[in-house]
Amino acid sequence: MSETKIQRLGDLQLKIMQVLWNRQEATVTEVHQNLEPGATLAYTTVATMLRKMEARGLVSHRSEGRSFVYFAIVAADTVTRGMADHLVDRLFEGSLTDAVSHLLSTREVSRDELAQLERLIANRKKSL
Amino acid sequence: MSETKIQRLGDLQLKIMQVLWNRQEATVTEVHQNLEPGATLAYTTVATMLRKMEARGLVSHRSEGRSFVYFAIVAADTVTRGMADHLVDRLFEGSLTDAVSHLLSTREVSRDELAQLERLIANRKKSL
DNA sequence: TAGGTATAACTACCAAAGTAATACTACCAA
DNA sequence: TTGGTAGTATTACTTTGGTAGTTATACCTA
Repeated sequence: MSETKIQRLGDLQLKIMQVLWNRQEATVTEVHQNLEPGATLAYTTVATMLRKMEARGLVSHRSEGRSFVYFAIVAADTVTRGMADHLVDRLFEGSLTDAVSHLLSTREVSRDELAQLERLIANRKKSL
Repeated sequence: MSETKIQRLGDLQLKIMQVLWNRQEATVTEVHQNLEPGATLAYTTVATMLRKMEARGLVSHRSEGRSFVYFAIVAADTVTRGMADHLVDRLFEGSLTDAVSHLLSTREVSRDELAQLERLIANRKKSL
């Protein structure tokens, strides 16, 4: 019931969430190192972000020795869905078909992907 | 070539763009009145926003008498695509099928919509 | 010609996201 | 027992989006 609808997450916050979703939990150092190793973010940036995210109710932590071990407290699905829905609502007035149509027409799509999509739809049809 | 990639627009900005895309051009008053008539935004809020959007290169204006007539200078498609792509990239690592799959599994979909989607895909297949 | 009204210009806030330096603290090792 | 190090805590600054009051201006009308 207490569905926290998250419709927007900044790029960094989302990336951090993704790290946490992948490994269940992680120290600041671990998150920092896992954030696309190419990027040069200061350690404190990540720490601050995690703090802010905790304040916002996205993550939480427990202490282990003198370190904090962070973990996500909102599910990947909840966030993904919230953001996707938000976009579909904003751009396509909630129309799923419009959204998919747009994606199909502006993106490269391989024969394989199309086949996969067909299967998806067939499946969905069955469960109706 | 000078494809301005717009991957993020706030809610208000997007709504304003949508008004402009719809009516080609509009004065501040017109935009203000067309922004979902229910909402009570101050006239100056809209004016300020348009100003900021002009600075950002999203819209422009010409003078007509003592009024400004604003018009979009980025196409709806460009924005829509930029935002959709951005989201697909962020949430689904660029995978179109993952994105569609997610949409299909978390949203209500009617038989009708599924049929429509099938048609879309069939069409796309032909043009491959 | 004086005053109201419409409009634009300017200024000012707030919140969220991002970024990071600096300061504090506690622990381990030499 | 002291100093480096790995952590957290604090503070701060920037940008962007959103919101709007206040001021200046110019035009139209009585």
